[in-house]
Amino acid sequence: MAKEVKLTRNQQVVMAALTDAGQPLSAYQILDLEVVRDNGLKAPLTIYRALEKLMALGQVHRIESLNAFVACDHEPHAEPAAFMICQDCRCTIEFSTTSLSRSIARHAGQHGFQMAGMHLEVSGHCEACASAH
Amino acid sequence: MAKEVKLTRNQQVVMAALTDAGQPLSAYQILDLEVVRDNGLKAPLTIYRALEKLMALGQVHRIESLNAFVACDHEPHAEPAAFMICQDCRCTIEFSTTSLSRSIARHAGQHGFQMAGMHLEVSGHCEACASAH
DNA sequence: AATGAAAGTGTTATGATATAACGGTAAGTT
DNA sequence: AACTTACCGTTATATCATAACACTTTCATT
Ligand SMILES: [Zn+2]
Ligand SMILES: [Zn+2]
Ligand SMILES: [Zn+2]
Ligand SMILES: [Zn+2]
Repeated sequence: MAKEVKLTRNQQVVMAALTDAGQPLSAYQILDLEVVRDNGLKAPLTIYRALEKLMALGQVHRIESLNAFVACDHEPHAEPAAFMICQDCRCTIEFSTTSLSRSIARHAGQHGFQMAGMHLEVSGHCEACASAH
Repeated sequence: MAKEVKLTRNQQVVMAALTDAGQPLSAYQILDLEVVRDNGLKAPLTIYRALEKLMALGQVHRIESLNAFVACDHEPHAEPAAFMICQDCRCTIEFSTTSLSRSIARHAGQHGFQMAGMHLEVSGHCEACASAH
């Protein structure tokens, strides 16, 4: 959100769908939403192209371990995002990695590796699911 | 390696293929190897079943961002593995996360999240590729 | 306003990754 | 032997993602 770049209609539709869902959706799950189909998006590629742009803008992140996409719930961030993913309810919590990514970059440097980006996905149980046994 | 569980023939073949490759391979890349086909493995599911077992044993890890699998090059580890992945030559470096995963678990706990595991994949440039401009 | 470059789109087809369902086999336990 | 568990082969199918092509929209420059 909050980035002032004019999105095309397709991009707006996909962005709205993800924001509205409040959880990760696969490209095909997005495609199957009524609100998406009713707006004329009916081919996978249409969805993927919108997602590609939205990810480039940082408004959407890809969750590798789910092959899914989620709306960013932070302001545009320079630091890479990271996620906690509940194995029970599939909810995700985005958290930022200001100090963490610095420490990882340093660690990588010790192996002669020049860090450009990272994906961190923590799996486990969210507060609600953990307390429900 | 180094874990004394008796592997089946299929599992041995897949494990050997990955160890020999020394880099991540997709299930279908494994399937296409002569040494694999010559041993009678000829269906994707055969590969996936062997991989599933090898991952459960911790002898193989999945690289989410590549949809690929790689032989573990550490002794069996309790801490989750993490990887640096070169964007140029696709080589991977496994590193362990003893202190890091503790710090991440603590961070997760502050969000009420109970960490069970994690995937950390750092992208960038390995020493060889970085020095070659 | 005309021109031209860059980005976006629709459509069709295809490629790449992963699992379901079934019945059968091998090996260990009692 | 009877039972259990893991494993296997085969076929079909589900799921995720991109290639190729022709066309349109957008917008800065002239
Ligand atoms: Zn974000
Ligand atoms: Zn949950
Ligand atoms: Zn390992
Ligand atoms: Zn490299």
